[in-house]
Amino acid sequence: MYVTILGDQARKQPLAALSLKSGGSSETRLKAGSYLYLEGDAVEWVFQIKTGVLRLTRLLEDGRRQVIAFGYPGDVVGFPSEGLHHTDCDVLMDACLQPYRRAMLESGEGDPDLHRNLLQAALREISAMQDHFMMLGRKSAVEKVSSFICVLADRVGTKIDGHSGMTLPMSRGDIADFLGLTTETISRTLTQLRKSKIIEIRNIHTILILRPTALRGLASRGA
Amino acid sequence: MYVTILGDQARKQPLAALSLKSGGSSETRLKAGSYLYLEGDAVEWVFQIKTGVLRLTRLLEDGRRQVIAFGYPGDVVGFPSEGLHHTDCDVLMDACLQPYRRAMLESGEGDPDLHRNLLQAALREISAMQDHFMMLGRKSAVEKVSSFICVLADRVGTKIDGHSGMTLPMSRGDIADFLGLTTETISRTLTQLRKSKIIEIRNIHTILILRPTALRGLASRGA
DNA sequence: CGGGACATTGAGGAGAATCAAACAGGGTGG
DNA sequence: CCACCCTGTTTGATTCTCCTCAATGTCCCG
Repeated sequence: MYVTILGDQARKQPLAALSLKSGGSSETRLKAGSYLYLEGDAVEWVFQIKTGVLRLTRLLEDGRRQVIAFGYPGDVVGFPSEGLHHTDCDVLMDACLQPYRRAMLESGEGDPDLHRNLLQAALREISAMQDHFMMLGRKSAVEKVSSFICVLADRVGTKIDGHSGMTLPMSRGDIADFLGLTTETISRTLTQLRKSKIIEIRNIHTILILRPTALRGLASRGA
Repeated sequence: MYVTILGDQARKQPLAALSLKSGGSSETRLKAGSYLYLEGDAVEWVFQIKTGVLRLTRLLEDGRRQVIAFGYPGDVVGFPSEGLHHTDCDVLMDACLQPYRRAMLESGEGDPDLHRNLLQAALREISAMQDHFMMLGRKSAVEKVSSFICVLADRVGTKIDGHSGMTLPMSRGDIADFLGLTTETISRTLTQLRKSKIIEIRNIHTILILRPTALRGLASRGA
């Protein structure tokens, strides 16, 4: 999942289409805290997330970290480049994954539909990443955090007490490393949104959107 | 072209492999300043760059701009998402492109080799973009600019007076919008590198690397 | 109940943005 | 051929956003 501009319908549809040929059999279940793969691993499978949340990260030698993406149901993770994984991937919330052999993506022999669907997922990934460039390169802290909440609400939001709300399985540090900020800035920005009565922080991992329009304004136009 | 960490051999190889089935016939020639496609256009072709330099950009309503990538020989541009282009693409240096029907990427009927090569190009794109996230989200101005010069030298550098050098077909503003900085910061950083005798700015569009090791140090470890 | 990890808050500082002014340098027209 | 202009670049002064460092607070789990 990337923080794209609002109204990204594309990413909502893949699950149904892709799950066609899953066969229902060999799904993978993973506990929170476990790793799916590490940078440098040879790619044998790509996975579509059925339930749960994953985290894709890249590390610099000096410890700086970038969260590349959060993986939510419908997302496909594990695309190879030169046959290798280029991120680490671990589990934030217990997950159920549908594995597909790497060959299904790369050649698709035997199942053209599945092949096409995996390819489309890769192409959507490119487009979503392009949007995220704008986020990282050109948006302020308020815009980043507001966008993040909006997108999360659109993708996995539920109604809570009449408001759109969501649970955040990731830490403030994860959000910071995803948006190119620091833990403290995430915290301060959330506090600021809370004090403006735009959001409610029910508990550390639960956020409600009280004023959606105001939040969307901040997401695209800033403070 | 993205600013990846050094030693990204992957992106150097595609030209030869991909050009296999070009047929030598229908190449596209474009003058500097012309547009290849705009955001929202339907995708009919994807292009591999044979010569020249392209610029891929995305715009925000308020005018903020992000340069998504610079397209150099070997790169493939125009990957569709939901059948549409999601960036603008124009020409910085007169270019010669090899067009491939979108269907060659998406289904590949009739030419499995070409299909696979285009797909691999898309997968390399994903990996390169992931690296660029680190750049945008976590690196300082000096690191960004130094990395940019290093990568450019690796990909399109030539020997000039015994030093590795290159010409920059893009403006300072383009570089700024690519790295998530401002024109002024690019200029200041280049001046700083020049005064440290790490680079020489022969003219506005020509840079020589005087101390490659120092530059690489700045690229990965900062000032 | 106590400990540890994570989150919040605060004070101060650094880095890059912004605003503004001088400076090329290439192209055009006189 | 030269003066001029326009655009893009460099440089300077100042501001502001976000980071850093530090302290306090909170929640979860044993």
